[in-house]
Amino acid sequence: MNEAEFLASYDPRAYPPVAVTVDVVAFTIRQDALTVLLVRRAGPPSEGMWALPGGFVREWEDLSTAAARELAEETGVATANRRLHLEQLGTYGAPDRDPRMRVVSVAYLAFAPDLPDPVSGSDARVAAWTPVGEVDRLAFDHGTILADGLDRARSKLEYTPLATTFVGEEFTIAELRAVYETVWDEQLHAGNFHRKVLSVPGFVESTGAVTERGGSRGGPRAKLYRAGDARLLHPALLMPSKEETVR
Amino acid sequence: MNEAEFLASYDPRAYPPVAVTVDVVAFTIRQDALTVLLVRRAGPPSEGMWALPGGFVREWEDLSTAAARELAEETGVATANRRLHLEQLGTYGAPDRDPRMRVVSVAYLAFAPDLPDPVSGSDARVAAWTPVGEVDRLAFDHGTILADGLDRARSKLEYTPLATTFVGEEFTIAELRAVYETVWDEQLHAGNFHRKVLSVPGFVESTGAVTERGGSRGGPRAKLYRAGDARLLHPALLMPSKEETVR
DNA sequence: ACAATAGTGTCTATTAGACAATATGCG
DNA sequence: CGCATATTGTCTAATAGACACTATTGT
Repeated sequence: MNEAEFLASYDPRAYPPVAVTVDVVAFTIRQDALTVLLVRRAGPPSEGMWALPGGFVREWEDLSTAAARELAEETGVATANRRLHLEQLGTYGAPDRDPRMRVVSVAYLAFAPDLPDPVSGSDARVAAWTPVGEVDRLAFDHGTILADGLDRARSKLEYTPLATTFVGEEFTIAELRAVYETVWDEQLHAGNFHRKVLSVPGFVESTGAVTERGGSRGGPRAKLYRAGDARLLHPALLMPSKEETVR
Repeated sequence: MNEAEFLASYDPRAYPPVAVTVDVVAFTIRQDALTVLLVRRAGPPSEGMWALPGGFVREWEDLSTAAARELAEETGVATANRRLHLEQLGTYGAPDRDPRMRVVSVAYLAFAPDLPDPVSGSDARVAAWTPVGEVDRLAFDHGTILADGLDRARSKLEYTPLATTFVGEEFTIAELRAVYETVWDEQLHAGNFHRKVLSVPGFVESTGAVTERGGSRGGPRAKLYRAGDARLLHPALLMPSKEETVR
């Protein structure tokens, strides 16, 4: 039997049925809070519970394409949005994680600057941005996925410039610091943070411009920066409270 | 329709057929070379080509269980082996990555101390440890998966104590240094490495014993250590040539 | 004796972080 | 004017890395 004959005689149905889905942990910052996109399940199982947006991977669709599509269906964010970061988070496939059948879910992590309010999906699901601190119980194992995504986001800020994907095209150092403080849930020293960011090659580059006005409560106009070309931060910006988590 | 009725009426066959497999990138160090476990494909597609060990996930099997099983089938390494590290690497699901059907593969990364020579699997596949530098073309997208696994391994040595999973229960600092030099493919300064390893809390702990004999070409007997309880290295051991890879 | 290696000491440049100082602009 | 904020300066402790030195052991 040559390879062509083998493929012709191959029966995909001989294997146990498995469904592959993508779920998206989409983070954005709204009103100084880290928020995640959740949808309320419109049908069984777990009808009415909050869950991560996601769905089945279509027949000729790549995994990352499916994740971008699911996110776009809920938010209207174009896949081509340059400021949208999408990366694979992990795959969850415990045999009993979905009561319907064997479902293996590939989770993706998305970062974006303040996104528009969600639009209702084609299947009339309700979607909402929810501060991560207020998230209660989620359907399936989505609580675990969200926790893993949060861990990933927190550590990615340390050694990659992904914080810039949470702010606009042009931003001030203070806005960037607010991203770190929000995601890490820690106060950072303004002066030291400022100098450190500027000392990392390729993290940010100056636009030459300054903000139109000073802060709402006074202060000088801040210089504006845009994201640089570094893909890794060296040296890294480490979380202050790291020693405790080491063991 | 309540949830029980919904599940009873649910037809898993309504979704496009997808197969889920696991593939394992298993690294060990043999004769001062980083080697990866490869199998020669016994049947189509890509008959005769080298590939990563792997196979279909069974019906009631967890993903990590499947990876451990596939590894055990090729090497005889018991899953319970305390010194075996297994972590999820990523999931590869391009629609055309397997000509038979839609196959989504969850890749796992395994580290272990010098493992025994592979045993022939139940399906009489040939398996062999191959130095990563000598790996030629692999079947499917396994070349990409191997490259990703290598990247992951190299950076994991920086901030986790995983190097200890490549050596025996008790080891010398020089043996640990050899792991770093092999995986990073860089010469490290013996004295500075020594001091730095000992300065990281929880990385290694002394056993109080020393080696039976000095080095084969002379030198004093080295103190023996075992892995400590740290799960993250702080401060990290950074690769010397990092600046170049930043952009 | 000789060479190789383990482990330690020393010095310098860099970095993290605490704290202070200055200048700007809103109310 | 008074206060909050942006930005820069200064100082200290910790760290990375280069280099040197001593002690030990196999050949």
